[in-house]
Amino acid sequence: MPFRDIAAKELAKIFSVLAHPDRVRIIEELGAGEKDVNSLQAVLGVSHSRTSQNLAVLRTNRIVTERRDGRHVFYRLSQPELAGWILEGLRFIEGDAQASEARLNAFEKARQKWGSEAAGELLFTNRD
Amino acid sequence: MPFRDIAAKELAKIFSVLAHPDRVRIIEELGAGEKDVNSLQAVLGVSHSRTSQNLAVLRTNRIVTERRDGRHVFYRLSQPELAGWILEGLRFIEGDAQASEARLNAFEKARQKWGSEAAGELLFTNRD
DNA sequence: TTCATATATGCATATATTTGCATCTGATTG
DNA sequence: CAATCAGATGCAAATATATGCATATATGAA
Repeated sequence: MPFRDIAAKELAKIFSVLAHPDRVRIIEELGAGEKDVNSLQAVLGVSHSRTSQNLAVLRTNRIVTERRDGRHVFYRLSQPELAGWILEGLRFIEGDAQASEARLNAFEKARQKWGSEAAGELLFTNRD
Repeated sequence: MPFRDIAAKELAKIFSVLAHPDRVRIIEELGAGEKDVNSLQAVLGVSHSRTSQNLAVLRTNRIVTERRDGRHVFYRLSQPELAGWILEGLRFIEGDAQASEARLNAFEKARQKWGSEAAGELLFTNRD
């Protein structure tokens, strides 16, 4: 298989791992620092099983790393810049001329809360 | 729906559009400039129907834009920086310590052919 | 009509979501 | 110090839904 196809396949694979709202949220949350499964579940507002299973997908693909402490398992991003990269992706949605006002508003807020507009700033900093 | 969820959902949507090897390849090809369907099909080495269907996905999600000229339809990236952003994503695969040697080789070559390692360089430049 | 491209249909495969159960760990009690 | 209990997490089976792909058919320009 030509190298281009290998690389394209791998990239597509990564994208498919990221192609789930829960997993995007998880990565964004972990961009602010490690969290245990329960906290993540609470923030996402979904079932613990769903949280756990999406974490498993991220874990299997080495997007996150786990650390056990007592009965809690803490997750963190294997590569913290990943969160920043994802955040940058927002601009490709915003660039869409037909993006609705509500959507644009959401992005604006998300950028403010999740991270910074500065290109060089790669980590999410604020909470709310 | 909280703004975070909206943004996460939209991001996940984009990722799912990108989560297909053919579509990644198409975006990479278009990163070098516009191309008509036939050329794309030839480069990808897949059926015309498959090419057309994947272009439809990209078109529907406004990743690409079409221009008709006679009986040929030329596609180009709506937002050329998208190709660069995708290329940047390669490093998250490479960061994976367990990436196989073959894979790493493919990425190395891909980077050389498709674009540059420099962070600021956002477009694919070379052909081969 | 022919060439270039798009779309529709149907089937196979993959992915997501829920429900229920298993396991591990730390705390409590007898 | 067991024996037991509850919390935290993972995993599996069942079902629903989505996606990919080939084949066939349609549009539209030359």
